[in-house]
Amino acid sequence: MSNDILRKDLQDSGLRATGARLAVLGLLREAPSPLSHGEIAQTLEDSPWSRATLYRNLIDLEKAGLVRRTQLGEPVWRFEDAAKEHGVRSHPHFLCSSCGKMVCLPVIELGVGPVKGINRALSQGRYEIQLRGQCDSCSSRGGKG
Amino acid sequence: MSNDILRKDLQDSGLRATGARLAVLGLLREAPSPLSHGEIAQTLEDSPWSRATLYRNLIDLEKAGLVRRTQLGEPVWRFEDAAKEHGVRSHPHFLCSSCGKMVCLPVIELGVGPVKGINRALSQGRYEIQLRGQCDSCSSRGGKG
DNA sequence: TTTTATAATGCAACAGTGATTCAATTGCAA
DNA sequence: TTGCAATTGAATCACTGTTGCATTATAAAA
Repeated sequence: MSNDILRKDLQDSGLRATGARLAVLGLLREAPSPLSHGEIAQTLEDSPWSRATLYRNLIDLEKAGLVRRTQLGEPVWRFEDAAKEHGVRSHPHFLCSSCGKMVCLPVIELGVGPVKGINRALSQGRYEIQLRGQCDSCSSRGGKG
Repeated sequence: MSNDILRKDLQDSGLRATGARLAVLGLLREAPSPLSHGEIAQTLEDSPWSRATLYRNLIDLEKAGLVRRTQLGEPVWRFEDAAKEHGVRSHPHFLCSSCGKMVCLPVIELGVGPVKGINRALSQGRYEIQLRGQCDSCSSRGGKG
């Protein structure tokens, strides 16, 4: 990705084309999958930019529409009675991204074919399924979906 | 749930039956879905036990096999180029619970029937699908699956 | 090229969750 | 009842995310 293209895209979006932004946007454009702030900071650890700057640049890029930001799940551990028929792995859960409410779902058979690097988990069914979105009451009250 | 049963189950598992453990285990046995440490601490905020004690009790209960512990997601935000064909919602991801590696999966049609409270998201397809388990290299190196 | 307004940066600090250390206290078995 | 190991609270640290403020750099105007 040419620096000139990155620079133009930044300026077209109303952002100044600073070194940190060129680096961060260039990195995300070359990445095969979404990156976390920590991974980006580690990749650029020899660069002159602080973690705070990289973090703010990611937020700036998101506000400018150049980057998408998602949290895959929720950042806390959950505990449940081990005797419950209803192990976390035994059926999928829907998690509301707004209020954190958790809803149990009926069992779903996925049938995902082989995928390089995770065939063991897939073939043995050793994984949890989680759906994430807004529950009805949160989407009624508005807010981003 | 009788306190005597809780007490016996704790002691059978090799744990002392302290007030905090009776309260935490009783709470989890009555809960309809998994609870987070924060939710438990909030429910018991008028109790004499500190957050650290409740937290350690949850870990103790898990080690004793009385409780199951899962993190439904990951504690970081991820960013990706907005221009990527490949929005986080456009296809499912597999997330390794050990090393954090993310793998993109082929599109899956779920066909979940109506579920009370989340019908809007389900019918409109407004949700992300995430699978969570151990990738092949992590399960080769051992460790809990 | 120089100037200038202001956007961007680094440093420092705070919040929330998770985790641990250590001295004081408690449970419970002898 | 006693004694010791298990448990507890307070404090503290790590990590991610976030913000305030003084300084610096960008990009446009002169």
